[in-house]
Amino acid sequence: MDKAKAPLYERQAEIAKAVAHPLRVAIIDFLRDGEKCVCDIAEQIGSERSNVSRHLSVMVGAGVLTCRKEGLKVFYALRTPCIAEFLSCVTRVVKQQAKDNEKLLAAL
Amino acid sequence: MDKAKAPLYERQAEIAKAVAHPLRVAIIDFLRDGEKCVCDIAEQIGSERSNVSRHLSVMVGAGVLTCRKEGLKVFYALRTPCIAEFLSCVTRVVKQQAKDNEKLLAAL
DNA sequence: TAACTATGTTACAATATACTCACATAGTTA
DNA sequence: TAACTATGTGAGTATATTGTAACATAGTTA
Repeated sequence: MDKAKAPLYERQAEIAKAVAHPLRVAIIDFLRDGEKCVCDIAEQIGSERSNVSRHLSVMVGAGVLTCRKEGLKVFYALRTPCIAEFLSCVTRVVKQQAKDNEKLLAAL
Repeated sequence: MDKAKAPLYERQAEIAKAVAHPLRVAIIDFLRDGEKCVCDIAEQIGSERSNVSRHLSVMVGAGVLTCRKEGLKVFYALRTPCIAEFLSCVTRVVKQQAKDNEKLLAAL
């Protein structure tokens, strides 16, 4: 492997990993329209707050989200619009797969 | 969580997970310029063939890669250009982070 | 057929991840 | 200060993932 690129690959994998969980994808999708506090996110996602909190901190650690404290609440937001864009790319892959499956079915 | 979207989130997470490993990112990057056989991939990546083989089958399973047998060799390729595009999005996130870090340093 | 090559698979140990529950902390309000 | 709210953290269990080494398979060639 290209030694120079190794750190980049590590970093890319880290970011992909931070997104690679259904709850986290749901959270990112929910954050598309702006920052939200943990309690709102937990309610939307329908999971334990402590669990959501941990998923959030993983994503902050990977640099996918940012957080901001205000009074009792902590608001989380997408760090850059690229994150949402990146999910759109994944969606396109899913669509492509669905299309391929249709073709396969049609050929039966 | 929006029940209707749950399967989509699962699927998206599955794809992200299939990419969420340094070796796999490296493989995808290597496949940008066309299909390659396992031995070439293993050599490029610098890892055991059996290990590479498993990473490849994970990605095929997730629908990220396709494979084609020809004689003794098996050639793997990106299933859609979206995959590479998706990695480009991740790269953009990494760049954004680097930029933010620079700003932080400059402010010290 | 026998030896060879490229690939895939199995079993195992090591490690990492997810979830829950209970508790800790920080800020708010009465 | 006491009770309350939103959030984070630690311990423990359950599960998943990784890498390696040994073995199995499929196709090739002598």
